[in-house]
Amino acid sequence: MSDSEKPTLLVIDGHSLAFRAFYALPVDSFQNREGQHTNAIHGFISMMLNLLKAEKPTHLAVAFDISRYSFRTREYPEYKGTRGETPPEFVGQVPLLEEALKAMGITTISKEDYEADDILATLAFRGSREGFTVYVCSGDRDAIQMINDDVTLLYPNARGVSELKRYDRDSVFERYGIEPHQYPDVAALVGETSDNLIGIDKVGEKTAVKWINQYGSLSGVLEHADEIKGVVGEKLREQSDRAIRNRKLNHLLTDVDLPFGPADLLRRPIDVAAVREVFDKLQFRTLLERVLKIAQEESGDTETVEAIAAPAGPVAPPVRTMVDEELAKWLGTVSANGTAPLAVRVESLNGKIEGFGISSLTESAYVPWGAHRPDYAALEAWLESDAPKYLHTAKNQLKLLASENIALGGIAFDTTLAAWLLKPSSKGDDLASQVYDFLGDTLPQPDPNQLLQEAEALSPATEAWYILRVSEYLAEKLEPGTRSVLDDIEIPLVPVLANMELTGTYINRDILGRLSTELGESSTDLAARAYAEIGREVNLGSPKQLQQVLFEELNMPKTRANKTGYSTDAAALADLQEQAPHPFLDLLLKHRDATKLKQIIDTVDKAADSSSRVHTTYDQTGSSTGRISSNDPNLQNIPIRTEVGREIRTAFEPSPGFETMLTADYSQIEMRIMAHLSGDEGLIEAFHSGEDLHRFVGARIFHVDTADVTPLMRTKVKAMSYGLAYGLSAFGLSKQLRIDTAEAKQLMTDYFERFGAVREYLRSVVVQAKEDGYTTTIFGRRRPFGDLNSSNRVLRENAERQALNAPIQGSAADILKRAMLGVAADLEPLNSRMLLQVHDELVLEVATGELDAVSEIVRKRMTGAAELAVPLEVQVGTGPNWDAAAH
DNA sequence: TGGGACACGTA
DNA sequence: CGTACGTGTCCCAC
Repeated sequence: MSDSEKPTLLVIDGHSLAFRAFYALPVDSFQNREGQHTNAIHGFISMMLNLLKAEKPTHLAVAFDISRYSFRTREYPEYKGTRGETPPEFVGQVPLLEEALKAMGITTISKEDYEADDILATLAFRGSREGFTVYVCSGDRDAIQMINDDVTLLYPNARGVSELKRYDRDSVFERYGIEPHQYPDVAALVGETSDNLIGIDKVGEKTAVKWINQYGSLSGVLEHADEIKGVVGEKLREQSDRAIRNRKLNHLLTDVDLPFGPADLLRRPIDVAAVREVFDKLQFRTLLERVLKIAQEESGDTETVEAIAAPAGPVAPPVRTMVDEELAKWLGTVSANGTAPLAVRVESLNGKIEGFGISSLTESAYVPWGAHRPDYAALEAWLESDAPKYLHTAKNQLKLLASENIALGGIAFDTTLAAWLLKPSSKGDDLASQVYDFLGDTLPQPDPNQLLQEAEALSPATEAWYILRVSEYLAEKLEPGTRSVLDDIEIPLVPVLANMELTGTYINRDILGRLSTELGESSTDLAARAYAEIGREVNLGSPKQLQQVLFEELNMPKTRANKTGYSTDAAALADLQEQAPHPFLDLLLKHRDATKLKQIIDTVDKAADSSSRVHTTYDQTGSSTGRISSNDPNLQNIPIRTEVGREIRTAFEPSPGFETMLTADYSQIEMRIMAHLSGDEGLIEAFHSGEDLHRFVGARIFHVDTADVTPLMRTKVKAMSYGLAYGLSAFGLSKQLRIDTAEAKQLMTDYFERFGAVREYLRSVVVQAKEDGYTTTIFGRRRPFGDLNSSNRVLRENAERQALNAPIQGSAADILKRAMLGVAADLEPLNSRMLLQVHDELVLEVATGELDAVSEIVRKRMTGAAELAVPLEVQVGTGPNWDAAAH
């Protein structure tokens, strides 16, 4: 039989190759929509497809280990003992890989008590005898022993699995200077670190190869051990039992009783439908195409394969363009009671509405909205009605409609918010990404660099249809708790936030202009004086240049290291000022302060519209905890801590015609939530006592009367209390309070002595999160965590702190959101309005004559936003500007 | 022009 | 070796 007629058998060590792939490909870049990691599966299948193409095996099998225990570990428990914990991100991928292989018609084999390599060796041995050309693919060097004239080893190189090195008899000889069957003898002498097999001391590869060549085999070497001179000879004689043990363990069995022989491994046809299902789940698009191509080539039946491979999903209905009466009539039918919900997509260009797409699952309509629109009363009425509408990024759509004086009503679903609630670490993503991620369809994307678009843009009507389908997918995924957060909090909040953004906040630009000028002059002056101190001009805004000045020219002691050298942040400069006082440091800090404030002022000022109103944009999906963020400009980080900083807030005034500003903030909401969630009796009592919290806690911890709590005691207690919710360590506490770690530790011990339930609670949050994979707020908002069981300590401990904080910060966010809904509802008949939300604070402007009513509304709605084991306390203040109102 | 790193403002 | 954010600047890579 000539070689070309011989059948070809390919056997692969599934575990070792998948593991190589796992480390070769970035784990974060390969995840499906469920968050399942897929990098090892992807790498493995990609490698295997390459092999199928290159070697064209007629027979194929993949062997897997069942566990890390085998007859070898029973014989020698330390075997492979140095291997660390298998990363959890890898573990879950193996069953999915097996599933994918099964769909591809590939036999997988594993056997209790044996390693995959024994299975490989058995198959290679039998294949060689039964007339096969055999390829063994394994990442284990012991596989070298299988090589003979019929058996070739494919071994992954350091770069992962994309390239496999071929080892046959010749290349083994070239590389090691021995025959393949002698390799285990060499390895037994040298040892194998990765298997935790220690070899003979002082014996490396060169020595071992020399001996084996001289005496033929390990037993030959041991027989002649007496003849070997020097220290190595001595070691060999002393430690020969090691070599004997190693040789026993690295011998691969060639007689394992298997359910399949080589001839049984004839490749079966690819089950195209099954492959599509598995690969869809894994979201492997290119790999799917590669497999399908192979399936077509092998079956020669292109049509059937394509038909089965085509996405089985529904097809978008044709788009009908409608206006006037036809539109009115259609809307009447399609939005009647009992019919399916409709999705709406507003088409816009440069902030102006161009048209609407409206879709049920079976019909799609496009409504142009140009200069010519004789009769859209029915459309407008429907948009403003409570008729349920599904949208993508409802807030933006609502704002677009507001520009045409249409008040969108009936928001029933928002795919952006729903997707974010399921995966709050991501943004909700644009529609095309959602369609791709959740449905697997690729929408034509306009290329902003292309003047003439290649792909015709999708009709808004079809986009609307996709919104419905994405909604169906997401609605399915939302468990009841998350669904209630969506329905009862996030969706109702959409119009509230939209109104706050549209309203904007009036700012007194004269004040900002004056402050900016003052700070500009001040920073110029400070810079000049700083230059004088060091005898030259530097860019004070460049950390790099500052490092040069401080650590090279002024030879100051090194501060905390960062990626680019040593830190020059405020804390580091304060330390330097203590250790090596220099007037430059103080001037630099003051200059930073002045330029930072000026920067904030100028940013706010530039954002003002022609009526001196600043319209921030709230990002409802901006955080992982449930908070909203503010941007363009960010009005949630306007300074308050310093005198000059606060002056900025004096520029935030009531709009012309309004009476006063009103601020309302929760006092210690996070500590109250901790008291509630932990059920700690001491903490609950503190909040019922009416005493200042930190004073109360301080008295308990330091065993003094509340009256005798000193300011220093109170500061320490306050830092401790606040730090709790962030997972603060004794080290961090000591650093913040500038006390030694022993004292910080003692403080924590004393704290938990009196408020033990708090510690218990914080612990239980992490334990529960590890078990469930997510945390939950009081109102059912979930935050998933992937790293809580990570083998990487830094990742794991970061995740633990985040998990411990999430229910607290998240519940606080929920509570203020609920309060906003209540306030917005009650303000409906009034003219006063909500302007800003700053995590635990609301800022409103009060219309003339409404102060008492508004104060009452805000107080009632905020304190009543949640029923906790402790009262929610709200501080309400009023004044001619934001700063004054805060007192 | 884009993006990482740094610094710093808020709760 | 404390959670959650956004923005401006510098500076280097493309």
